[in-house]
Amino acid sequence: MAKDTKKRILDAALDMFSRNGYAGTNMRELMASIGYAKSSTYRHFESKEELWNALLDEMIAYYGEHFGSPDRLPPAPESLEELVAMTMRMVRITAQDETIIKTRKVLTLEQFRDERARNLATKHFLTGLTEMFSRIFAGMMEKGLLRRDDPAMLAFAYTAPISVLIHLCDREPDKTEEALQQVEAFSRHFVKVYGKTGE
Amino acid sequence: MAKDTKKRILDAALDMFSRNGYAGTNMRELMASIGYAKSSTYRHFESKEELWNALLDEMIAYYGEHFGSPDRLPPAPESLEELVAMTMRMVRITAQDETIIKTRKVLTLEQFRDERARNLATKHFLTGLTEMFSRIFAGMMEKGLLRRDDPAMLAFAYTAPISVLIHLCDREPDKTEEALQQVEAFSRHFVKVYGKTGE
DNA sequence: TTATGATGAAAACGATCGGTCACTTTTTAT
DNA sequence: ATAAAAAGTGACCGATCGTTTTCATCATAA
Repeated sequence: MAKDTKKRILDAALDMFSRNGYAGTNMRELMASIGYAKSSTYRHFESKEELWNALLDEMIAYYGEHFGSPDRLPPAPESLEELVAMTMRMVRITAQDETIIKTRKVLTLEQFRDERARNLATKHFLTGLTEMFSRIFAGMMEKGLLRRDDPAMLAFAYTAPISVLIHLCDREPDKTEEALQQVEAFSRHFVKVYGKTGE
Repeated sequence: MAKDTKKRILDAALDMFSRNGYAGTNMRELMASIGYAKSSTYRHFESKEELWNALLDEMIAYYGEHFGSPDRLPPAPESLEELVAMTMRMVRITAQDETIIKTRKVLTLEQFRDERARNLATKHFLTGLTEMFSRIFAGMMEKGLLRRDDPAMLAFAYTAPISVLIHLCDREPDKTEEALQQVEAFSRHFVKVYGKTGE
């Protein structure tokens, strides 16, 4: 069916664009990877550029559905140990899920060329995480779990190092396990510095 | 002279590769940007790929000269305020120097394709900064300026957020001033949390 | 069953890519 | 001054790019 093929082409595009970039990808290879002739592309997309835009649409929609709205917040941690656990759960998914990895890599490669990729990259790598943890930390401060401070600053101090380590996983997949351990070590360091152990 | 032209080609390559990536750059445009015919490229470089490798050589050598050796360490801060000032001096340079910006962008774009670019990227974005500040923080702890802790962990917690903000400057140059202010705010937050104000 | 629209592939299109070659101009060395 | 070497250019090469055209195949609906 048409819908299926379209989706398969988009998947192949995400894969190839994330490895070779938009300019470094040619349609023949892309279509061959899913068993089609390159000319068949144009039954589903007007051009390579339109395929790129459709892929971006998909990535933007996916982000909106999964990370976009505040009601998608994970349950607020009830203890410092839970914060570490929740963080590790989230980071493991985001650092090891193939689709999410490819999405980040595409955004990394095309952020300087495409404005929508640039905006989504900033959300993925910075603002999305800090906004999410701002809310979480504000809640934890109210519960007396965290030292009272600017939640946004604490969220930035917490998520930015994690973001750097996720980038490291994308760049050097061999070091993923090592990086995840470093995330956990950093998370524990963070709660040691900012946490309050009961009233 | 030959040396001059070779250098001019390398400069043009850094500029174009940083904007369009290796695959997205064509030799005619590159050479035209410095007033040569594309065929003249091959008087100085065997191929586009060899030009790329020569550019990488240059970037690696530049990094080694400026950030590579421990004796290139800036003078250890004598106070917390000096740490903030020194940080801002360094970050302003690294976030606003055109050549350094272009170098980071090239490494960002080619990190998944080229192993040497990948290794240099990790130095630029993570290990170089943390190693440098590990030494600085160890010195400051001995002087009683910083709370005693693992210098490497503190250096990571300090430099990673700054690295994220530098990436933001590369991605969205319009926000450079804003990002620099955020670096300063974060730096002050850091010394507030980890600093000791005299014995 | 047959008409129809959607889906696929093969061949070919013009454009552009990196690279070569024959030739001229400029620089350098003697 | 002059020979040799280096640097630069325009024309051209084969390969490959994204895309179009033409035609075959398939599912579906009348």
